[in-house]
Formats: sequence, C-alpha cells, structure tokens
Amino acid sequence: MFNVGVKRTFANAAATARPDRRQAILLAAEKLFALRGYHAVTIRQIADEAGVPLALVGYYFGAKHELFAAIFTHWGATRAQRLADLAAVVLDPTDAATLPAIVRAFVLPVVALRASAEGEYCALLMARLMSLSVDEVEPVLRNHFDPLAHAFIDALGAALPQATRGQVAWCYQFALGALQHHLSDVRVERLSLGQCQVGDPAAAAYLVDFIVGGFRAALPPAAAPPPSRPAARPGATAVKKPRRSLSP
Amino acid sequence: MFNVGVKRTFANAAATARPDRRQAILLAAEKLFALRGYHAVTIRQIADEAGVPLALVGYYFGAKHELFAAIFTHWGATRAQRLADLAAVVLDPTDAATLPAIVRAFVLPVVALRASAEGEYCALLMARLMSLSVDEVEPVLRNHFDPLAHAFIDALGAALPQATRGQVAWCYQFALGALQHHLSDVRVERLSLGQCQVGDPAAAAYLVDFIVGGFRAALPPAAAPPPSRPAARPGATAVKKPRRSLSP
DNA sequence: TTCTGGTTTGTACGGTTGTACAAGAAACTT
DNA sequence: AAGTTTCTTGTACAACCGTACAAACCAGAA
Repeated sequence: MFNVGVKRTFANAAATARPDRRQAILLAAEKLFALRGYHAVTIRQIADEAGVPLALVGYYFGAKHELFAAIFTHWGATRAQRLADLAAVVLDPTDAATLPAIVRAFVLPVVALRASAEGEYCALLMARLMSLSVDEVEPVLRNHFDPLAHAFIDALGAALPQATRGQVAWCYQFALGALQHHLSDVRVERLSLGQCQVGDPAAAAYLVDFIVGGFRAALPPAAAPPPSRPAARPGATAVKKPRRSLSP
Repeated sequence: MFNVGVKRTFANAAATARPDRRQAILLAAEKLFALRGYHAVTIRQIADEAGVPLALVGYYFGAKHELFAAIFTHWGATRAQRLADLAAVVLDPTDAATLPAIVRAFVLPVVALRASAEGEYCALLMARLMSLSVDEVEPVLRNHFDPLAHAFIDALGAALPQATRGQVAWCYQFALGALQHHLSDVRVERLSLGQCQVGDPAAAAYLVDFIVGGFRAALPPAAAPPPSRPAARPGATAVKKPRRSLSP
C-alpha cells in the first residue's frame, strides 16, 4: 500500500530523454495555486494544465498538501539567494544608506522574480501564501518563511537601534503586507484610471521609498519608550529630519 | 422551481419572537469565510456553526456565492461610515495635518471594527477579500470596495498635489496591503518573540505613522527626489482633533 | 375551525473530489 | 535474453459537495 512515498524519494533524478512530467506537474500546480488558491484548485485541473493523466500527480507527489509543500522546497534556492543579498548589506547604523539597502534586499529580488518568466507564479504564490491560514499550508509558512522573516527583522533592528524588536516586528509586517499586496495587485490599473501598468518597474522604486519612509516615520531616531505596556500612545506623526531619498 | 429567490426578498423582516435564524447563518458564514476562505468552507459547516439545518441556508440565501455577497451588503453601513469619516477631513494641501487625517480615516475605523466583538470577522473578511481573485467574489470587490478606494485616492491626491494619480494609486495599494495584512496578522507575536500582542492598539498608531511616512517619502513635495530641503518645512503633524472611532 | 403563506426540516440526487490500485509500457541491469 | 525497476495510464471507489424538493410546522386571518 502507498507505494508512492517510496518511489517519490528517487523521482528527482531527471535529465532523461523523456519529457520531465514531474516538473510539468510542479509548474502547473504552482501556477494554478497562485492564481486561484489552494482549495479552489483540483488535482484534475493540475493534471490537465500539465498535460498528464490524473494518476501521475498522485504518483509523484502523494497527497495534495504534499504537492503544495513540494513547490516551496523546489524554490528554496531563491530564498537562499534572498538571504545572501541581505547578508551582503553592511549593517552600520550610523550610515543612512543601511536601511534602504536592507529594504532593497527585501523588495527587489521578489519583484524581479515576479517579473521573470520562470518565477512569475512563484512570487505570486508566495504573496498569497500569507493570507491562507489553513491547516494544510501553515507548516509551509512556518518552516520556509519564518527564518527569512527573522533574518530581516534582525537586520532592520540593527539598522534602527532606537527601536525595540516588537516595534520592528510591527513595521516589518506592514512592509511585508505592502510587498505582497503589490505582488498580487491587479487592481492598480483600474484604480489609477489606466495610468499604472502592473509590470511597471518604477513601482518597485516607489515601494522601496514607501517602506523606508514608513520605517523612519514610525520609528523615529529620537528615543521612544518601549511599548511593552503602553497605556496610550500619543499620535505623534512627526517627521523630524529631512532625509535624502534613496537611489532605486 | 427555485422558490428561494422570491421568498428571500421578504425574508429580512425580522424582530419576531422566534430566534433570528437568518442572522445566525449570516454571522456563521462571515466567521468561517473570514477564517478559512471561500472555497475551504462548506455550506454544511456554516449550517453547523449557526446551529440550523442544512436546507435553511439555501432557503434564505440561495446559492453559495449569493450568501457570500449578502455578507457585504449587510455591512454596507460600515463602509458608508468610513466614507463619512473621510468626507469630514478638510482637504487643505498646505496643512501638514491633512495627510495624517486622511490616513487615520483610512486605518482607524477598520482596526476598531476588527477589535470589536460584532465586527471582528467582518474586518478580517474584508482584509482577506482582496487576495481571493476568484470569479465568484470579484464582483463583490468591484461593487462594494472600488468606490471606497477611489474616494481615498481622490483625497490623497488632493493632499499630495505634486503627485500624479498613478503615483498616488501605487502608494494607496501599498498602504492597503499594509493595512489588510495587519488585520489578518497572527504571525507578529511569533516574529517579535512574544513582544507584540495582536490586539495591541499601539499597532494602529504605528501603522498610521508608517503609511504617512511612506507617502511622504515616496512622493516628496519637491519634484526632484534628491533635494534635502523642501521649501515648506514639514513641521509637526500633531493631531488636532480626536476623531471619534466609528460605531458599527 | 379552516385556510393561507411564510418557515423549518429530513432527505435525496447528480456531480465532483481526493486517493487507491492493478495492469501495462518503457528503460535499465544482468 | 530475461529480469527488475521505474514510469504511465485507465479506472474505480468512498466520501463529500451544492442544490432541490416535498412534506411538516407554525403564526395569524377568515
């Protein structure tokens, strides 16, 4: 019973003359999951999109949630690259260019991936993943994306030494929300009355500026009391010092 | 055939001695759709959550997508309140308090709704709605939320006269992404190593500051990005009048 | 009472879902 | 060559899905 699991272990030996059906299934699943969501996609639709018979997807990947998880293990190299980009940033709090550099390492790789042909649906799927919150996909989020988030929060905390980790975590989540909504955005064309195109690379520059300005405004250099137990926070939305804008 | 549609027209006459089963179904559907998404919820689960037999939800609301749409018509008053809050903002581009006031009208009502007992799942559902992009829910987005978005983009454009509508639309989407991700955020506790609580009202103040700073940084007053000193000093953007939180 | 129209319920139907499985085809090993 | 492992496919099944529908229930009007 369940001979699938055993054979799946060795199934990643590709490079044969035959067409790589396993890869085709993975790509089709990635595309459909990204466009329509986990529960709205059936295994038969994935098989049709990949051009393979139904039973083959069960043969290679087992259950549906295992296929879903396999997509993210497949893209592990991309996340490793994103971590490498972050590690290349010199963390000097006194340098005003540190924060923009971190934010660029946060935004630009995934925007570029979204614009590329091979990573289009991967980036879209990553963006949609956060708002799924179903039991089947939650371990994927935990195992694959929490380390990335912690790394970025650590870096941002080093660049913003006046802020507590809790404050940085709040703002990191704001930035992540802005990024992922931008990745899956198809409404901006309509809302801008046709002035915006979804693939416009200028949008990434705007997003970087937006996030950098958001961090600086929400966590200003002047010390703020830690909000571990704040009775009420005064609505100080002051922008203290003029900042030079970054180069995108 | 299909006697449901006819009866449903008159079914909103409640206030009888009998318990309001229609309302119970609506609340249960709202909760489950918000927590798990449209396709992951079955009508049987909704009926169980509401404590009514299965056939009753079909009797009152017809098809599943009609029940989904009924949730948003039910909350139309809240969106009207949000528009009223926006209209109350005086649009004076020379006043540095205009932009924060608009952003507060954008953020605070829905955060307060999320924190309230009766609107908890409504706000969560609204946040998750944007990233669904399934044919069944797309008209809901178009009919109920596009007018709201256009109103806010208009107001933001008036407060940022140096920016084009396309630029404002980009940044509006960034702000919307930050807001909706914050509304459905359950990860911040984990990422902050326990320093943050999901219901902390301080987070809303951080979010307002973040968005205001994002707009100002991405769309600076002077046309050229590099100049460090615009003509008008930004100054303090203290809150003038305490805006009352909405009462849904 | 009897009638009437909205409400409630149990049940059932056709279709779809995820998964399993045995048999066949192809490739590789000996 | 025969044997063995890996890949491919058609098909089947139990469970579940959304929806329909007829009967039962329950006010109030006649």
